[in-house]
Amino acid sequence: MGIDIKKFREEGFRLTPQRLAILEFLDGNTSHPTAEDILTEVRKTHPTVSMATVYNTLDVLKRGGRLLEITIDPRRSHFDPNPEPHQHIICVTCGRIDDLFIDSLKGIELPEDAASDFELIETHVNFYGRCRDCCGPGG
Amino acid sequence: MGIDIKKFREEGFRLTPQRLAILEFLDGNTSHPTAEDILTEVRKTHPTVSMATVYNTLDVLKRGGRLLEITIDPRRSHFDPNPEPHQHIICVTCGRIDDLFIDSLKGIELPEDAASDFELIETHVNFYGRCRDCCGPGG
DNA sequence: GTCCATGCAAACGATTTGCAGAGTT
DNA sequence: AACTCTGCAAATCGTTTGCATGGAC
Repeated sequence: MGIDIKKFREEGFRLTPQRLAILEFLDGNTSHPTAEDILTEVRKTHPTVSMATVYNTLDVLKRGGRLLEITIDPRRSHFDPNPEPHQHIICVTCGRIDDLFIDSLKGIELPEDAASDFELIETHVNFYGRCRDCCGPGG
Repeated sequence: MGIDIKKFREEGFRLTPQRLAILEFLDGNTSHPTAEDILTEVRKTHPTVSMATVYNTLDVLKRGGRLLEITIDPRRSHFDPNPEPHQHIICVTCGRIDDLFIDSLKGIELPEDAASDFELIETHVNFYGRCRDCCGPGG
């Protein structure tokens, strides 16, 4: 996403140290953190940051289209700062989420009859399964 | 899914009137109900059914592979008794979820490098956007 | 008769909200 | 100085759990 301070202000939002820390943590991050992951990390440098601030900032980023809330896990939301269309591969055992960039899915679109009645915003493709570490005798 | 009483028993589960009512409601249902939707409906004929029983039964069906928990909505789970691979189209405004059956996505698979390290269980494709009813001046 | 399922209420955990004070602009 | 953002605590809501009773087998 790039720590786009200008855009942040243009949208009418204030840039606070807490928000900057959250933006820096998310910038280029491909670990698909939860809100709590973000809080834990940001507290290392800003110990008093609250969960409310994390959610507030995530909401601002979501509205600006620079952050995707991925609903892959029924218990909690994960967040993805990569705005490029891509796919996710999820291990149902360990919860790990990785990115995929499958060329043949770039052209994925709705059938005509559905498309005419629908204003498409985004398309998510999720592969659920077990990763190598979780397939063996221990998984 | 078919109200498969035999299979239910074979799996070691008891068939109670409450479970039967839930099975009947889900059979052939394409409305992608939430747990609460199911409770509300089932209570019309079995007023004392509890949420615990709904979740218990959903869990049994999930384990039997006859029910899919779809994580499309960050607030709550929706359930889909259709075991056939298919796609979902979701209106982010009204929350409506419809089924799609796109032939070209039947062959969708992981790239070789990812596939070799991963035991694929299922693939979900979700189209998010706004349906016709929600696109107009009012939506 | 055994053992699992039910229903209630309490527990839990992620997310949201209300509000007084602090900080950005 | 105006007005938003922060941090705390309480509220909310979906889901899970503990347990005594009831019911399927």
